[in-house]
Amino acid sequence: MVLKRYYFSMNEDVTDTEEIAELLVYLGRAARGTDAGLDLTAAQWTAMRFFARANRLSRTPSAFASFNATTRGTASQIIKSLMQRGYLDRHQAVDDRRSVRLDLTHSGQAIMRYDPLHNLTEAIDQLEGKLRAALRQALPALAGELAKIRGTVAFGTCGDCRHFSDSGAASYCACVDAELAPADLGCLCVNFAASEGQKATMPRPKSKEIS
Amino acid sequence: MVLKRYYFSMNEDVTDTEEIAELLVYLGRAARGTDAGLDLTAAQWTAMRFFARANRLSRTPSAFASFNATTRGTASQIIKSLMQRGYLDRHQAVDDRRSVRLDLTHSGQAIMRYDPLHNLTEAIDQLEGKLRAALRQALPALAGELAKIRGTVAFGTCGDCRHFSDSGAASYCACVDAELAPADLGCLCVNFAASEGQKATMPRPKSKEIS
DNA sequence: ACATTTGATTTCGTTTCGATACTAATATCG
DNA sequence: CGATATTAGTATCGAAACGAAATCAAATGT
Repeated sequence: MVLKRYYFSMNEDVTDTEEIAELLVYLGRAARGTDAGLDLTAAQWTAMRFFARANRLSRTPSAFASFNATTRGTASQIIKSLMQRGYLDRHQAVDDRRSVRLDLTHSGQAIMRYDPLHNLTEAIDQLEGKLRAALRQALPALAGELAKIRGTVAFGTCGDCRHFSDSGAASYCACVDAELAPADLGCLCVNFAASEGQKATMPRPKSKEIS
Repeated sequence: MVLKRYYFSMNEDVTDTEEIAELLVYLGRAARGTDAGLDLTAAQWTAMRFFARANRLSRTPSAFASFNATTRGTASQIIKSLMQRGYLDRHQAVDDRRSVRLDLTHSGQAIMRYDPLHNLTEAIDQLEGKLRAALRQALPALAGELAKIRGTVAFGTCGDCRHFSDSGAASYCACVDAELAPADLGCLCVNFAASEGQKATMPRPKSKEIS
C-alpha cells in the first residue's frame, strides 16, 4: 500500500544555489575537525595550515586574521599558543618594524603530516577527474566574487593571481616585484587579485630585502 | 632591471588537491560570518539555517550536532539560546518520547531574510553557469566521500538520495516511506545516502503519523 | 609638524567547545 | 518477561575562541 502523504519542510523553494552554499559551509566545517591524536584545536590547525601555505609577505598575524575572518586579537591569541608549543617562530620584519612574520619550526612542519584536513584531500582525490578540475576552477573564482561582494581581501594562490605572469622560463610576480620559485605558485597571498575584474588596490611595496 | 630573486614559502610542493581543500575551508568560514545587523552569532546562524532547511525527521538536536560536527551538548546550548530569543519552537515527538523537533517560529522565519550567507549565494549566482553546475554535482559527491572516509553520517538533500525515486508523477522516498512534496526535494536529511556505493545502515522507521 | 592609519598585543565579558555525567525512553537479547 | 545496552536530550565544568575595545609603536599623509 502506498501512502499518499506529503512531507513538509520549513522552507518553500530551495534553489541549487542555496544548496551549493550550504554544502560549502558544511564541508568546510566537517573537514576542519580535530580527529588526529595531536592536541591541537581546530583553530590552531587552521593557523598552522595558513602559515605553512602562505608566502613570506602573508605570514603575519593580520593576514591570518583576515584569512580566517576573525579579529587580529583572536589571531594573536592563537599564534601565541602555537609559539608556546614550539610550532611557530616569530621574526621581526626588517622593513616595517611593527610587522611580524611567523614561520613553522621544524616540529611545526613535522606535525603537519597529521593535519586532520587530510581526510578532505583524500575525499577530493576520490572524485572523478572532471569534477575535481571543475572544483579547481570554480573555487578560486568563487572566492574572488565573495570578496568583491563583501568588500574584503580575497585570498588565492600566486598561480591564479593577476600579478603573476608566466613568461616561459621566468615566473614573475608584479606584486612583490620578484620572480617566484615553482613551489611558490601554490602559495596563499594577501595581495591576491582575481584574474578578471577591476584593478585592486595594491600596496606595491618597494623592492625590499628578503632575508 | 629584473631582479633575479626567489621567494620562498614554507611548503615544498602543493597539489591542486590541497588547494581545493583549503579553498573549501576558507570559503566555508568566510561566508559563515555575522555581518548583518542582527545579533545572532555564527553558530546561531548555522543552527537557524539547519532547522530551516532540514526535513521533519532531521530537525532534532542530535541531527544538528552531527551536521555541525559538534557534540550534542553544544547543540543543546545553541538551541536553548535560540528558543529564548523566540526563533525556535520545541515540540515533543509523538512516536519517540525522547525525541524533540525544532521548528522555526514566525519571527524565526522572518530573520532568515537577513542570513549573512546570502553573500555567498550572490557570489555563486555570479558564477558562470557551467561552473555552477559543476559545483552542484561535485559538492554532494564530495560530502559523501568525506563521510565514508570519516565514518560519519553524510548530509544531503532528498533529491540526491538513494532512497529517493522519481517515478514520473510521484516522488517516493524509501527512507520515510512517503511521497515527497516538490519543495522537499531540496531538504537536508540525516538518512541521506549517496546514490552510489554500498548500502548504508538505515533506520527504516515504521509508518508513523506526521502531525 | 600633526593627525591619521596600520600592525600587533592585551584585557574583558560572552559564547562556543569538548568532555563528562546524568535522566529518561527505547532497543536488544537471554 | 526482565536485565542490559543503546539512544536522545540536557546540564555542568574548564578551556578555548570570539568580538569589542583600549593600548602602544611605527609608518603614512597632508
